[in-house]
Amino acid sequence: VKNDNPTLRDVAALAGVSHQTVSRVINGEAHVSPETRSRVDTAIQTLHFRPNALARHLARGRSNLLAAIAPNLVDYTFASSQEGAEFEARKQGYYLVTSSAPTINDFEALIEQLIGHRRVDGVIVFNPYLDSRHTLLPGDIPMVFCGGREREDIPYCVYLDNFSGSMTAARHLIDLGHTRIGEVTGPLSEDCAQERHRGFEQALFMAKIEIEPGLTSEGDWSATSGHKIFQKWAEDRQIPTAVLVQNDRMAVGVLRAARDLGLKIPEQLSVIGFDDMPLAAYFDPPLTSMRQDTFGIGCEAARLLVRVIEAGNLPPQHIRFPAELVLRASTAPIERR
Amino acid sequence: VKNDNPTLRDVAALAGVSHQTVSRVINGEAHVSPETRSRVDTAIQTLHFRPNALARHLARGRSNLLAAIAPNLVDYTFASSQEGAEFEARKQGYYLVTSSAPTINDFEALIEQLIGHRRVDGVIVFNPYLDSRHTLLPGDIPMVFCGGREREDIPYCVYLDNFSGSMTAARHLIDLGHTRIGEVTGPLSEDCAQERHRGFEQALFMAKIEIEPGLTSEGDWSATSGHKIFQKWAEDRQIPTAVLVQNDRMAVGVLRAARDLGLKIPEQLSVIGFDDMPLAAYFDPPLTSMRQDTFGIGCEAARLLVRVIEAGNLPPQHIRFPAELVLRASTAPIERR
DNA sequence: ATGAAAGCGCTAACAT
DNA sequence: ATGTTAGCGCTTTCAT
Repeated sequence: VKNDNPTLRDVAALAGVSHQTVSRVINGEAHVSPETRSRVDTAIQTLHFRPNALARHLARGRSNLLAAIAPNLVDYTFASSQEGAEFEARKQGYYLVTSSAPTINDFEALIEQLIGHRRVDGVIVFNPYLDSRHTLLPGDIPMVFCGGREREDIPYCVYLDNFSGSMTAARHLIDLGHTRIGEVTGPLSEDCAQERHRGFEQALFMAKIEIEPGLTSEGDWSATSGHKIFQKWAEDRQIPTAVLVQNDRMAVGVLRAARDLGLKIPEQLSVIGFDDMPLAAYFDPPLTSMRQDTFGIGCEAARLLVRVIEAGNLPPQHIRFPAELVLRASTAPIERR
Repeated sequence: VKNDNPTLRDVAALAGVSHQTVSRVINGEAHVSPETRSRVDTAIQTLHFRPNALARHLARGRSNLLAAIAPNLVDYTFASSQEGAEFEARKQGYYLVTSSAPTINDFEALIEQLIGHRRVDGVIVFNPYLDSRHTLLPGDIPMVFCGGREREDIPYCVYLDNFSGSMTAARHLIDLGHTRIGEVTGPLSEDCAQERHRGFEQALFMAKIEIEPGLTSEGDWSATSGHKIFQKWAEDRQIPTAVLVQNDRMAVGVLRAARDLGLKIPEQLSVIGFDDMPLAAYFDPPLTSMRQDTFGIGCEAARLLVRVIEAGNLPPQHIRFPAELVLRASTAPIERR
């Protein structure tokens, strides 16, 4: 008894044609007569035949699998980019293998497994860090890099324009009349934090506002770190009238620390975050923030990767995404005293 | 010129053995003499040989790929479960294909692609909904179900004990002296919301507290829905002294609505959420909630799935995870007036 | 302990 | 328009 899944040859036998003709039919190739085609189609239906992807992949030398490697899956920005990448990949007939690689060692092991063994046709690398882990990739494997700035050294990348985004954020505070402006950065070992910092500097420089030493501090993206930094500023009796915080989680920490100190927001302190995470509107007060289209970034990355894979020789592409100011209640014009 | 990746045969030629022997070596089989083994190993090193996963998969009839299908990737609970599943899968030599399927149609299409075409060896299905999409799976494909309650009809499942968790939450409010207790549920078309509701009812029943009609309302998990529901209660002049909210996002909405109405929390209103999402401690006030080990659930699901795949005939397994009360400042004893 | 032969289920190249 | 013949790079079975 044949209990297994039907193969091309079973279909061919039933339809009374060669297995090659069946192959032509399932691949929608020309040069098959309508009658033959329909006979084959019928056979496919009756046998519930579905081509075995593994065999197809081996024969074609391609797996139709993409990998998306990010430090983790739970940060909203990564999750949403991966969702975008998966969405687009599937549209194009590919599937997405998720791969969390917090450390560079994990990354290396993953690359070895996914690419060394030819499991995937290409990779999307989300690398917020400054390390150049992408250089661990064999040069000939299709790769799209998602980072925090333009990378001249990488042929294909999709990135958020953190520099301009941060300038916009800083300028918003400046436009509100603030001149004592603090900054809570992410780890400066990350591109994204550096870029946002550069944008901040640039905006203040252009407005001829001095950066107050002691009012730029480095956090770790966690709410707790934002909280601690603001407390420290208060202890040092250095309280700005506005703060640009490089992500919303830390901004929430700042909000809380400020309120614990009895500061009224936004009357006595304006706070602007970054990322516009889903609950930004639900903090107290609702958080002004910089929105980024993380889902779109993921989509573009996947679309580009598929083009790289299928085109063979695509000219370099650098796709930039802007960040957009979302006004809420945590920022306001400075009060005259 | 041979520019391609080396194959088993290249290694064999270099080592002066048959390709079969090389196969034995890379698979760590016995019956290979130490000298031969080391000769082969050397050849592997010099050629940088890595077995082609596709070929291996075809020959073995297995892909070493698992699929994790969830409604989406961005909800923290799903993301973190997937991260757990991926972590465990990789430990076991498998890779994880992520697959978002918000609707049952997406789900069906995905199943057809992933399973019909033998792309994956098994699937983890996260189904919070009441629909029985898992029945769309061919019966013989290894499947682990992650849901909101024990499922007698499914051989392998991992679930959060929402019923008991919700009872615990309700009892916490009761223990604080509350008797007018409201409830904001998720969509009752979801298992998880139903179970949490049952737990709520049960706790109140056991404490001989009547459920006030009009104080149990159905939201959609969004902060906005929690906000609206509480406003509605206020308009109807029906304000409880405590609310059990079935997830933290809606709880945040309730918090905000209550504060907008001038209610002091927790003095005038106790609020308990569910899920203990990362920022729960950073709301105002910090949110008391029920923690669940979503990462662990994902791990267990993957581990179980691999066992199902490899054991061939595993007896049914139902793995239960408890929810745990995390006390913060949004709940307090009722005030005497 | 090692090798030869066959085959996994498909696609590709060539013939007719 | 269709069929024939070879692979893709492994594993498996069976000899030796």
